[in-house]
Amino acid sequence: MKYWLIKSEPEVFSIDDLARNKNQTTYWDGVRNYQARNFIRDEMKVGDKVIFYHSNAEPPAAVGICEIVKEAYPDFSAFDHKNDHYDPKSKKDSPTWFMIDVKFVKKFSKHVSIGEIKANKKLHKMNLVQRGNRLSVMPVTKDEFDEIVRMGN
DNA sequence: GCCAACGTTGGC
DNA sequence: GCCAACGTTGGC
Repeated sequence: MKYWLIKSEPEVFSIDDLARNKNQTTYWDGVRNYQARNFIRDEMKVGDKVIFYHSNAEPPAAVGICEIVKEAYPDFSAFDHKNDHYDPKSKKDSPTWFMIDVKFVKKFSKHVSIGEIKANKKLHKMNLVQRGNRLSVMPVTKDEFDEIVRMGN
């Protein structure tokens, strides 16, 4: 089993939105970065655990856990020219972009802010706190995952 | 709202 | 294939 972190702006889609969704599940559309796409397409498996992170929040923070319930399939938002994430390069017979489905698991009782993550030596290597990192989907180690869960409880 | 750090685009 | 210009992300 692998561990991941995904970012979402709470103004756009928060963990509460996920918890309220039908079956507490959503498709994770709109990823338009090749490195993130490769993680989604090639490595994310059903049952993998995922930290849900609020970016552009006050403060930005890890806020809970979800899990992957459906593996990669074509991101249909890329085919819809009315969609903000429309990408004419992605064709239905050879899609460029993929998405997975994630299901709500739990909210942390306490948000784990980026400041706390940066202050924790065990988390220094995380992609999230590396300079200039902008990946919206990134792997985390089991130790990092467990540490953030511990901080959130 | 600013802007650093990226990734992408497109002219050459 | 280089690289300047541009657009985006996301912390602050």
